[in-house]
This record gives sequence, C-alpha cells and structure tokens, in this order.
Amino acid sequence: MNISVVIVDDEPLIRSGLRAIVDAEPDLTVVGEAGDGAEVLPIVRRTGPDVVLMDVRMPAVDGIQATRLLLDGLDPGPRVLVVTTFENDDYVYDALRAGASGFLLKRTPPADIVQAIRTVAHSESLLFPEAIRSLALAHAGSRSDAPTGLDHAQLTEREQEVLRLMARGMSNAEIAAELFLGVQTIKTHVANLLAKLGARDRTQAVIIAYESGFVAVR
Amino acid sequence: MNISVVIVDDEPLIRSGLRAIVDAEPDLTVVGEAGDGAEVLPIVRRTGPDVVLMDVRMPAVDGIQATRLLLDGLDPGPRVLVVTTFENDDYVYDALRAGASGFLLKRTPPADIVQAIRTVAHSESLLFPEAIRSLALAHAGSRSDAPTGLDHAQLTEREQEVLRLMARGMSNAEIAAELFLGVQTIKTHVANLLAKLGARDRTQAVIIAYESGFVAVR
DNA sequence: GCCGGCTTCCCCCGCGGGGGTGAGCCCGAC
DNA sequence: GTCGGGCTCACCCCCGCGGGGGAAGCCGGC
Repeated sequence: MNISVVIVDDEPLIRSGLRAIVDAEPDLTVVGEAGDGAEVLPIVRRTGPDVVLMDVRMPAVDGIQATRLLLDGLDPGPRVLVVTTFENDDYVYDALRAGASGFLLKRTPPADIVQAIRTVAHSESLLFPEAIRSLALAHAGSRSDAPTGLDHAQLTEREQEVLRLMARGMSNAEIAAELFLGVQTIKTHVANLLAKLGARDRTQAVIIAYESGFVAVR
Repeated sequence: MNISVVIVDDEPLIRSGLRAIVDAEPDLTVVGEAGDGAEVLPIVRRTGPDVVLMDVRMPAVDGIQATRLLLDGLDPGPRVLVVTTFENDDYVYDALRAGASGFLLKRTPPADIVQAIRTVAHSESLLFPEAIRSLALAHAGSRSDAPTGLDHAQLTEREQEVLRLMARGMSNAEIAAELFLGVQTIKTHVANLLAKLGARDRTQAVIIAYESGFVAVR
C-alpha cells in the first residue's frame, strides 16, 4: 500500500520542499532524488518507484527527455508527474507525448500534491498513458506543428466516427445500423481504436473521448 | 424516416419562423401548432409527433407544465425540445426535471435547430430522459431548493461512489477491490444505478455522469 | 412490533463485447 | 509494378457484463 516516490529537480530547495510534503504522509515515501534528468534512470532502475515527480526545466537533460528515457526503457515504468511553474507551458504536450501521467503546478497546495501522487500511483491501468498521449497529439494537431517522432496512435476518420457514436452510448449493432455497415466491421474499428487509445473497453474509450475533448459535454 | 414536429409558442411570428425552418427540410414535417400549453395535449394526442418544440414562457400554461402534462400522460411521449431565449434560464433545470430532452436557443442557426431535432428524434433510447432528469436533480441539489415533486431516481452514496469509479474506467472487479467488497455487491449497485439512470450499460452510465456534471473533465 | 430502504452477497443464464487471425478491396505512395 | 494503409467483413473463443431472481443484516420511521 506504501507508495514510493522519486523526486527530480535541479533546485535543491524545491527538492527538499517536495520531500517534506511527501514524507509527511504515512503512505508516501521518498526513495530517491535526482538533480538532473541524466541521473534519473539509474536511480529509478535501482529503487523502482511508483511515481516520479519530474521537473521540466533542468540543465542537461530536461524532464521531457528524462521521461521519455524512463518509459522507453522500463516496462511497466513508473508514473511520471511533471512539475511545472506555469500552466500554459508549451512543454505540457511534449511531456504527455513522452508518456507523463499528469501535471503539478509548483504552487499547488501540498494536500493536492499528495492526492495527485496517490491518484496516479493508484491508477494501475486506469488513466492510461497511451490515451493521454493520443490526446496530446490531437491537441497538438489543432495548434502546433512540431514533428513529434511518434505520431501513430491517432484515429482514422472511420474510427473517429465510430468513437463519436460510442460516446453517444450506442452499441456496436446500433452503430452498424447508423453507418450502414456490418457489425463485424464496427467490431474491427472498435478493436483498432481501443488499441490506439490504450483503452481496455469501450467505456474507457468514451472516458478518453471526454477527457481529451474529442467529444464535449453538450 | 420522416420526423413529425409540433410547434408550441405564443408568438405567431416565432411559430411561423420555426415552421419555415422545419418544413424546409425534406425529412421534417410540422404536423401541428399550439399557441399555449393548454392546447398542446390534445394536439399531441391527435398527431402523435416525434418531437415537440416547446417555448418556455407562455401566458396560461407554460412550457414546463405543458411538458410535464405531456410526458406524464403519454408513454412513450414525444421528445420535447425546450425553446428559450436566454442561456442561463432558471427554467432549464425545471424543464429537464419535467422530462425535456434538450434545449434550443432562439438565436440558434437554423441548420443547428434542424440538426437538434433530428438528434433527439433519432435517439430512440440514446440520450435518455430519465438520466437527464436525475442530472437536473443533482444540479438542483447543489444549488436550488424547490420541492420538485419527483425526486426518485437519485443515487445512494454507495451508488455514487461506484459510478465515480466506473467513470474512471474501472471494471466491476477493480471497483470491488478498491472498495473491499465482493464483485456481486458491485454488480448489484451497478444494476441499480443503471436502472435509476435509465442507462443500458456502464458506458451509457458514464456518459450520463459526464453530461450531468456528476464527474467533470479533469 | 412491522415495514421499507440500503447494503451486502449468492445463484443461473444469455449476450454482447473484445482478442486473435485472416482476407479481399481500393487507393495512393514508392 | 509493389507495398502499405484504410475499410470492409468473416470466423472462433472467452469472459465480463447485465438481467432476473433471492436473501440476509442493519437501520430508521410509522
């Protein structure tokens, strides 16, 4: 039940502040610290933490690169919470694309910080790095450009159409009727789109659709 | 495939405007008009429309009362789209509580109006009057007071808890583990909550949870 | 007392959903 | 031309889900 945490930040002051907040919780333990992205990988490999608090801006290897390294190498890697100063940080989408599970603003109240840590640690397969990544891609597509390396994981038009209908609560048979297609075809689209989103079932896919803004609350 | 519509508004000008918009569509037909809520019931009974466009403010019997009368008497009643001038109309929740399926602003572009009509007409069991009603109740609970007559269909604490976890993408087994309960228990709660929300499956329940603001996009 | 609602758990059963695999078609890129 | 990707549909298999029962303990209200 105990959640182990690694803290990565180039500012010792921030590190100790985060450490104090985390260690004050009985169910959270800091098992390691790093001052730069380059140091992270061995520490994580050694300590196998549940969650990594990762600063974005760091001298040599920044948080994005470090996250990428971390999650490419390890399976299943730790959850990465990116720590940032500003809300509209352009790094946000990059970090999501690299596989981060969420964000913390440095001015977030301690109680919310620890809660966020528990949330991501707890969500074993809940909220779904790949899904968030494809969310980031979707957002990026509507705004930025940046050749991002990985850009699989976005949905074809048909898949988007199917997802939209799924998000209206329709069954495969209903979707098939709506689109004048066979149920088998819909099942294929659903299966493909689930895989791309990293969702386990249609419910998770619909959640992702909402969370990513792919469908909006009416 | 043809969708029949009844228009209810005390302003003849608005009526003819709506009629023009609706009749311009090959798949939509206006089968009746009423100038007051009191006239609605017999007209609907006679014409059996798919959708009723219902003005809120009317002299004798307003749109809320008329909607209630309409849907209490008939089973399955028509879909009711409430037509209103302002977005933040307090009548909104009352109308939902009375069983309306959705809203139209009078300044909505014609193309969107006809699309909305098709949507509610089309959604045979899709978006789910009972669910929307319980949505209204939830909102009312957090803000208004108004003894609303019907207030069944709200969820117990346990059911709300289960729904929240469903809306995080968890399976019954995962929810059971999370709450230290048996899977059977979760299945019972899920079944009960589906019934109360008028949802057919967990996916629809999650959709309702989002649409109603019961869970928010993070 | 009794009754009703909430919570907990049990059974059986059918069906739809999701995994795996394969295949034919079209089209655009190479 | 070949190749790849998208779209369409097919078959098999399995399991989780949801429906339809029932039942127990607990609590609060009539």
